[in-house]
Amino acid sequence: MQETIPSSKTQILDAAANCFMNLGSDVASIDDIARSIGATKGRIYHHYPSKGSLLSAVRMRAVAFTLDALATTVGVHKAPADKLRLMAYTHVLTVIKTLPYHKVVLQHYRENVAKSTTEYERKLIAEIEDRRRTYENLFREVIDQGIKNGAFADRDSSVSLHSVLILLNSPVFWYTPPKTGVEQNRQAIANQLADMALASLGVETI
Amino acid sequence: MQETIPSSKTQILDAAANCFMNLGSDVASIDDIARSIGATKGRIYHHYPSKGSLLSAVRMRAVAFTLDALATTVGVHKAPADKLRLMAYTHVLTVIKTLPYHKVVLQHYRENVAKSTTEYERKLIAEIEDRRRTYENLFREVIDQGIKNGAFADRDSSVSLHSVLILLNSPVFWYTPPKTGVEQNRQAIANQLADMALASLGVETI
Amino acid sequence: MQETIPSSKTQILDAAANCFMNLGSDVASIDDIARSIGATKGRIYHHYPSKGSLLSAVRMRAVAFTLDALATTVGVHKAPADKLRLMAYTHVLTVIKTLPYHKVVLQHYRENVAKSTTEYERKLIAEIEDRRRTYENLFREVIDQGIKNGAFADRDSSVSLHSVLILLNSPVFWYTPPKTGVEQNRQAIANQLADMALASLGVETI
Amino acid sequence: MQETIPSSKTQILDAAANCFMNLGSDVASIDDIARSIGATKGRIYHHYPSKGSLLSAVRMRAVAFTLDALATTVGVHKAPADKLRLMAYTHVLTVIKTLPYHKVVLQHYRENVAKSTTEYERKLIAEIEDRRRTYENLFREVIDQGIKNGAFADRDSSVSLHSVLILLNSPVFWYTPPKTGVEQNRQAIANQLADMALASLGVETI
DNA sequence: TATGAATGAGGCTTCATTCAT
DNA sequence: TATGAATGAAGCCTCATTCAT
Repeated sequence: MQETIPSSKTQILDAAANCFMNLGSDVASIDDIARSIGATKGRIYHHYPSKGSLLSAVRMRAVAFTLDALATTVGVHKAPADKLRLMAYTHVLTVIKTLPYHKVVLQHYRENVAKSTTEYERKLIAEIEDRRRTYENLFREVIDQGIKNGAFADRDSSVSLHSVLILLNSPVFWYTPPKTGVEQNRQAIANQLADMALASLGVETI
Repeated sequence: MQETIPSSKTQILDAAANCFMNLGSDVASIDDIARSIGATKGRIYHHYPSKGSLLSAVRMRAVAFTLDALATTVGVHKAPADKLRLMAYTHVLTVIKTLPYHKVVLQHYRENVAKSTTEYERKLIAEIEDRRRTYENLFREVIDQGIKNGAFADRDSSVSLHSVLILLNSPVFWYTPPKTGVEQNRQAIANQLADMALASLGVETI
Repeated sequence: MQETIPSSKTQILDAAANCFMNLGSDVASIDDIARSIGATKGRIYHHYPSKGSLLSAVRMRAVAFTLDALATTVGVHKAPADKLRLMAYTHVLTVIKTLPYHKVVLQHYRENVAKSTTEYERKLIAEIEDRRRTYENLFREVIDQGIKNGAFADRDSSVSLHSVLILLNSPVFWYTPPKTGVEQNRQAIANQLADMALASLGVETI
Repeated sequence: MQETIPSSKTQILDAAANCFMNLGSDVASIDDIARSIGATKGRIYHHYPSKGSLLSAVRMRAVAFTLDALATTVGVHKAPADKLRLMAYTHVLTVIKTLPYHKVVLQHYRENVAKSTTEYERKLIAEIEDRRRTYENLFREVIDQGIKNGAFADRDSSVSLHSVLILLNSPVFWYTPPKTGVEQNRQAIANQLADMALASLGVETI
């Protein structure tokens, strides 16, 4: 879907994202994932050394999707409200397009008081966390600037940031694709959420 | 916390909520829960017939907390914006006060394509879903009314509803209690989120 | 059924026999038995110190039923064929009347390579075995005598004995009571099996 | 014993039959079975998805043994008495040769009011029951024919059938192999039981 | 006598992982 | 690359039994 010619790794990744999404990453077994693409466990273990690394790959790809999407907006010079609106719109659109990946990510907001992990996997997780923070900071900057600016309401900036991000990720919790007009529907939702996000920060819409 | 003298069942429920919150309901084992209150597995199974039923009890109690909290506001006659603000504030405050329960709930937005469930557990889940919907409808009514009213922006009402609810539940993802001034902090957050929720619906905040 | 005023012990015994019969003595739990008479485990433990002792009581009662029934025929002086016929008829009738008990007994033909047993329970089992052997010997005597006698076919006496006993117990495997005419049906079966038993030993019937 | 080179599955099956026979299928644990062939539980679960399915496989094989053995006699045209004698002899011989399997079968005459069974296992059980009935019908036909014929005594045919079958299965309850002359002993028993079975039906034994 | 709470041992089952092929 | 067999650890659950009331 995202790759024109899905490589074996991408096929596995997509399958994993779907299984993790549907069953939860703890419940979905390697066998479930393998079965969903008509393969056996062995094939998966040839590409990913462990279930944890596969999960990390899914989460990493989720961040990559959004980071890539925002790349074009990063250098743009605009007023905070305009810039944030563009970022918000882009973010929502990306999330909806690659929903399974982001659903998996949202399962993992809990502090991973992981029961046991290898050194290698802790490194993967640290990298994900690092990129996630990088991404978050793109929003933090523009929001902080807008608050300082007077463009946004003078509220606690941390709460503002997190609330906006949750709002923009919320399709993860309730989005279901319509029978027809998928693309149009996505854009409508992205627009509405971008509007609501800006409004929640005190920007007068319309 | 909620019970002055926690009964055995409530003690187990609190422990379960905490373990499920920290480790995820799939990873946390009955032994983890038992150990956290110095009990044996047997004691837990004496009160709850299965892990699934324990999880359901936690989720049900979460809904009960919010439903009880809103009970006082149900009859109130106010303009949609005022009424929603009261509801929003109350909701956030309740969620923060009983955070572990709501963290568990939010883990379960995934459609429970559960691997296998007994008839009995499906019934429990249906009851939870029923009460959750009842609760959701309290918000739906006032939001729909406000949109019709012109008090709220004329946007897709379903998206508006779900977005507001996610916003009001967002502390689940990021709240950590401060060292001091806990109560004051809670109220500040509840106020800010209520403000943001109303603003996101297009209500001019003063 | 057997007791005009079922004492508490007898009520438990009957319930146990039924549960053991239906579920198997290993699968039926004390709770199952208690529940089937609307009681709790405690009541059963007041009358029987362990599940094993309860099972033994059921098996012992089964032997007692048949032993009591044959008591009247013990002293009788008749030709082997006639005596055996009377014994056979009486045995079958008794078995059908107290079927659950005998079904339980037949579950335990396997050498009880019991996984673990207390001294006390081994004693109970020894007593049962003792009385069972006593009962078996009543048949052995008359069959041996008949073989020596020429009344019965000159075949291996041990095989003859065991085969006849299995034959006479066979209702345990297939008997189901008719809608009407229960008593008459029982007698018909007892007669037919007695006939077949004698015939199998070479006695010309009719 | 039956397979010259026992496959992994057959080895497990034989081990299961022995354990189920000795301890009872409810008491014998998967660990018991695994241990008896120096394997791990995992190995068994790799080949059989559950204990129930393993038990079903044992029972199914038991029926297969007897069904295969009688295959040669099925087309034979003989008078009922002669045909039944051949069938009886063959049956007894087969049962003694594959005793553990048949001991397991005879433990399960109880209506499996099993506590809980999966759809899959109910299907297995239905198949077993189906083949068992097929086998039983081979005997039913010849017995019915003999009764109609006048070759066998004019008694209730259902009772006659079941009694004969129990008689022919009776070694399951009492057979123990002799120190020497095993094969000869088997044949002697098969002959005696065949004789007794025919006699029990009213056939004059020479 | 009887109950309800609690224990602890043991059984079934799942599953990530490894390995020989 | 991929498969199928096998392992071992861990989790859920049952149940005989004990005990305080």
